[in-house]
Amino acid sequence: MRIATWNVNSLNVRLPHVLDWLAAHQPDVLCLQETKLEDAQFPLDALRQAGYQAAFSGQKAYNGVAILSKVAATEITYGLRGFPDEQKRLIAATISNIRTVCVYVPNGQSVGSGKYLYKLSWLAALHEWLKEELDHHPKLALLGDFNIAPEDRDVYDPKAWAGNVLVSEQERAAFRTLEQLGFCDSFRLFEQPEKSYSWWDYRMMAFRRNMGLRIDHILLSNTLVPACTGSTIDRAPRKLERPSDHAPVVAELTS
DNA sequence: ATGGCTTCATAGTGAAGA
Repeated sequence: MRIATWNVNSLNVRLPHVLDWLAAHQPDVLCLQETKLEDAQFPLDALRQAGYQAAFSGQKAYNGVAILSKVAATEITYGLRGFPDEQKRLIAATISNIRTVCVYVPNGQSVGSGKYLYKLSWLAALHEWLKEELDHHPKLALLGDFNIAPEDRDVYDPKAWAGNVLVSEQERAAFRTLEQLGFCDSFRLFEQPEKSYSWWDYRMMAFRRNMGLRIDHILLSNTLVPACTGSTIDRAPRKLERPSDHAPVVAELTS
């Protein structure tokens, strides 16, 4: 079984890239973030023709998450119970016996800002929500754009970024707190090339210079970890015309 | 470089992303 996550930065603009990528890689599950469309605009027909079903939760202009899958998803839930939020940032579904959670963690803008505080409280609410979710679904995969680079090796220039949003100690502590619930970062289960990133700024020719951050992750619950046989970042779509600024992250599971 | 691109909402520029 192949599961993947990709922040597409507008599904309207990126639909051709997504369809090409689905055809080439045939993932069983693809989680999308920043779809930036209302549910009425979701391109269900094109995805169905590509062989995928979809569960989605979107809004105009910002945010928006979706889970594409080859087989039907059940028990679809939206958002964080007990954390009312207009912003569409979480959708969960059970697919082939695996609880699949797709998240778009808030960006945080800058350390100490109101959006930063929102990010930290969103992460705290996610932690509480996951605790309960794990009780019901021990086989759980948490995929998405976390907007956190967990360690300095996930940052192209740790000194320049020190203390910045996406790498600050409070954000990294929140990430570790999630891991302590009983999750592993699938990417780090395996030997990886140095300077592996999943996001590059559109500006400054950042991709060509590999000035990136690894902020998109697939976390697997401990009971799922033994099933994981590989995890990679696919940089190829970042090289296309009009790319998303994020690359897809993939994990392979024995079914 | 509180910038640089890109997208969206808009019909000029401005917000937001990371």
